[in-house]
Amino acid sequence: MPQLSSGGGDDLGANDEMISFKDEGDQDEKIQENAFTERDLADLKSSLVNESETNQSPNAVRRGQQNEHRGYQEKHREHLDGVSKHQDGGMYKTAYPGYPFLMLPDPYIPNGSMSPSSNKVSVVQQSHGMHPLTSLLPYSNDHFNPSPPHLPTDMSQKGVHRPQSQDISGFYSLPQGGVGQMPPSMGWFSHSLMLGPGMHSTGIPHPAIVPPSGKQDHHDHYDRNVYAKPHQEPKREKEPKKPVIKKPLNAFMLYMKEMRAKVIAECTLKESAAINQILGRRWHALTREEQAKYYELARKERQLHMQLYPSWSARDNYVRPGKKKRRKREKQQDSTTDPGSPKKCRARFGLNQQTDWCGPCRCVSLALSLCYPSLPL
DNA sequence: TCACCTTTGAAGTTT
DNA sequence: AAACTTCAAAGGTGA
Repeated sequence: MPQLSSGGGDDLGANDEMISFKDEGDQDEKIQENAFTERDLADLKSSLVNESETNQSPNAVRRGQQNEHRGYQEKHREHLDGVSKHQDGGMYKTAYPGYPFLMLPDPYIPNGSMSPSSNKVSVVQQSHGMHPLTSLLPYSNDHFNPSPPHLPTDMSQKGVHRPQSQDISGFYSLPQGGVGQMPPSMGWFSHSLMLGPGMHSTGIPHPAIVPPSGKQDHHDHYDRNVYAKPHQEPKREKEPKKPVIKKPLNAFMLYMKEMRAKVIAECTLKESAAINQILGRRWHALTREEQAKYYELARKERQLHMQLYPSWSARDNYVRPGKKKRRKREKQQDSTTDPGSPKKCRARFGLNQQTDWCGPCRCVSLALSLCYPSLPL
């Protein structure tokens, strides 16, 4: 990505194009230097949205799918056909041949859930001539067979073993219990009895489905602590809760997933807050074409998500509005007197959220300053 | 164990 | 309709 090295030793890259940081010195001048303006970007987003709505109205799709009680196989096949047609002549035909399966990462099959470690591994591996979103597709291209093996076309062939090209247990810790105990060779086949917390009702695993424990980061603990000791969780077995279907990722989230490892490798940062600040700046530094890739991918993510879970709504994962706000407000009440956290530290030193150059506490700015010493403190 | 941090964008809710 | 709020990912940190 050419924008990553803007020259002059400024390895921040996006530092010159911090569009959102309007309070920083010569920002106006820098904005003018940008290849695209916010207005352009807004137009782009608008056009992408319009295209999406023109092609397939989400509401119409949802309604249509809710009304039509077709089998998933048929729907998914149609979707794949549609995507394939859509991609004809488009950049994804060449750049992202396997995209339609973006939300169907087969490595999730062994344990039926998404593990952050899987992402970590895949991201690190992305440098071998794979397409830019390999990090989002933590599985081999073999998994993008034109006749997707995860479609239960051969459901009747129970016991048919798929050659295991690699020992995926090395990449994805196989839990000792539940579906995780199934041999990797059985991973492709979604027998109804194998359905686990990360499995769609159709038998198709989906990273959007997570155990009811909540957030993904907590899900990691769930994997390690709960799955590792299944016999110690009788309550969970007695009361199996409905798996949580997560929101589809937006363009920026997709970008972050892909680029996080790069940033970590470049500056040895691990704090996500700091990484995300950098990624946010780099996101603004992308050209409209580069961003368009992610907007398009995000659009397809949403479409696929809609097809997989037609009755799902973002409201399903929505905490009652105001609840969190009140929690935050309560926490902020003592933020000006009690030092210790980045927020409190910012309050003490009068720093704003964007610049956040704060040294006295171990906040993200400290990590940033270590990584980019050329930036002002 | 879990909320927080931090980012952008989508989608939901409130005004 | 506009403004506001929540949630997606990530992993270290602190309560």
